[in-house]
Amino acid sequence: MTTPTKIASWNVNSLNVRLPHLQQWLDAAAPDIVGLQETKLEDARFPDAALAEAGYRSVFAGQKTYNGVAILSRTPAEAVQVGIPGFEDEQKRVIAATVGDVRVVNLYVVNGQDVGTDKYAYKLRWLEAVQGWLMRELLAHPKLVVLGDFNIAPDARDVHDPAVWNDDHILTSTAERDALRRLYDLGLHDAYRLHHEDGGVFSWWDYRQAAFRRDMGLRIDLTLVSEALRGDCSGAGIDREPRTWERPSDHAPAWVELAR
DNA sequence: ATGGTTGTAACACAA
Repeated sequence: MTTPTKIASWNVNSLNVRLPHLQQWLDAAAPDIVGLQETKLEDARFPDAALAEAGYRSVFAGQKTYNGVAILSRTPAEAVQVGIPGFEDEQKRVIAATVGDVRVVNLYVVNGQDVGTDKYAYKLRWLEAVQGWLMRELLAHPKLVVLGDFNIAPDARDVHDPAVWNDDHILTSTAERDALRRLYDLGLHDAYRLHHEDGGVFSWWDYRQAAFRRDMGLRIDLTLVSEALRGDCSGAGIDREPRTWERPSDHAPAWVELAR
């Protein structure tokens, strides 16, 4: 009997502001691997020493003000890849690394602002590039975990109000969901859905309109596991608690467990 | 439907 490997994803919306929350949550949840998004820190300012004190090594790719991703792990991360190979992008949205026998791809998917905008077009182009890359990545690394802030709610169960969050709305539009489906078609499975058929469980709540208090959320923070890992995936969930803390991120951490 | 809030930074922009 071995302890499962716990792998989590959390959009912290500024690691500078949220470091105390991250430390508290690492202590309580004891994940083995964590993908962070929206660190909003240049690499020189990344708090790797503080995280080492908590027992985690860090690899990271950041920039000032926007974006920024990192992978924390208890054991060393190897073969670190920043960005999507062959896709020019100034925005730091992607970091991948091998931890133990698992390849971890951490994505901060483009938000897209509104359907029909330039940013929406960039989101769809970006997702197409991710799809091509993951197809190749799976050949090299069959044991693949793709996690992150996907900025796409997979289906109507993953939104508080499907009438508002419909086929024409950002984060739920047909083209965005089609792009996500093409990742599923590579043999990647939404780990949460492997264990839960229920709806109404969310990972993100807008800061506005008291959305968290009213549980007006979306499930947009996902962990996809490859076919080779599907049978090992023993559980998945979302920790709502950090969203109740003072001055929280607008996202809650999502996690999966892999029997190793 | 528009505006609501947060973070960074700088009085706008992205989410």
